[in-house]
Amino acid sequence: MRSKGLTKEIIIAEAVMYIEESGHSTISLHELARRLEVKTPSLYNHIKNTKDLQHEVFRYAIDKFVANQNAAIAGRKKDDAIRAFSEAYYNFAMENKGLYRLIMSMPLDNDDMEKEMAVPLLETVINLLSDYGLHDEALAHWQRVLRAILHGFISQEDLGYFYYYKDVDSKKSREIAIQCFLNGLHAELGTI
Amino acid sequence: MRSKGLTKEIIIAEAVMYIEESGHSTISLHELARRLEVKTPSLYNHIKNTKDLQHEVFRYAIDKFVANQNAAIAGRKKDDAIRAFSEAYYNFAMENKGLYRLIMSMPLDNDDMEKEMAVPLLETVINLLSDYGLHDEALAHWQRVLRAILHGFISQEDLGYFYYYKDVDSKKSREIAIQCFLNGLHAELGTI
DNA sequence: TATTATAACTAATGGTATTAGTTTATTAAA
DNA sequence: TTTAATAAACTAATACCATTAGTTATAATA
Repeated sequence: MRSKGLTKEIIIAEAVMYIEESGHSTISLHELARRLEVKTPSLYNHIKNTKDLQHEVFRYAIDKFVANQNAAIAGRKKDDAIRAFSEAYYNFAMENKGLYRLIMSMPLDNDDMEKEMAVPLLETVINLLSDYGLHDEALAHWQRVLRAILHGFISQEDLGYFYYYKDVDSKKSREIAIQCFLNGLHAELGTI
Repeated sequence: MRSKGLTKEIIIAEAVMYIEESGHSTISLHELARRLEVKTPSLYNHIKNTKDLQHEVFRYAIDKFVANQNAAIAGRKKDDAIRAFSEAYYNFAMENKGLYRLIMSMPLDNDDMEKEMAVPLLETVINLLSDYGLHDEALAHWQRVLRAILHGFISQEDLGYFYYYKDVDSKKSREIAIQCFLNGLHAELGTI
């Protein structure tokens, strides 16, 4: 019973499709096999294990996220770029919950390959801040601050921690945070 | 074969012990039963299901976190209190990874009881900012900003996103972020 | 044409949550 | 004191989940 024409690419594409549609960050091999109309163990002819599959979807998610960010900041500089970036970042996370959750649930501890894959995601912010002519250490700090704010907001909202003042506009909260960040960054520049 | 003296409290205590020791945010009923020297289904005489157990551990985690925060800000006001709070928040998350991860992986969407349980966690920050005499809407915004920064930093560091500039002190990054927040807050007060 | 590699399969193991039904000791009632 | 009810353990079973071992059929190659 050879060859229904299954390939690693088809498996990844189906997993991505499920994750994008459902908002879940994972898919079981059982469910994946069902959709592809094969038996679960057949998938192992193409992938090593679930971790392997997760890596492939992670790669896809990073690519899509980075492309989205680059499009958002094209032709922009400094504060304008940061504001556009922040908005794009938030919108991507909300419109691609599964992919964003996957990215933010991948611990890069052990695996050097995972770290490699995540680099472009860090570079977008570093690139963004390099317009300001900060020295290396300041760049490292402020890049962390921006990432923390952006992810922190999404994480809290996603978890449901914004229900408490649910009538208060969450977009305005984010704008306040970004303005706060920009003011801090400008103050930092004044000290150089 | 009645009564090895198992109670809901003992089960919760064992789950908490495992979560605190391992750093994982969950424990399987299988593992829990093994530790308590009973068979897995026996646990159902005391708990409803895993969600029920998770709620109980969540309640414990919130209590411990809030108590830690209150101790940290006792006798402090304004900026001093915010700095002490931020440091305590970070230290708690690092020293209680399992409990912190549990708190930050509990989606409060559907369940009103979960929302209730999480309220004290929001109130600590609101309480902290109430020293400044902000009006309600500003309080709601700035409370979100502080939460986002605090959690965002921990989340990014925990995930491994700080390896990129691993020689740059992460404590200094956090201090910059908090100073940035305080400056923003003071600027807000200037506009009232 | 015979061989080999591959891509599917079945069967099995072990971990996970959960439910149904059984046993038994203790507690409460008769 | 005997009896009945209850509660806390149990076994057995179902249903997912990942993974491995071993089987089979077919397509490509020697």
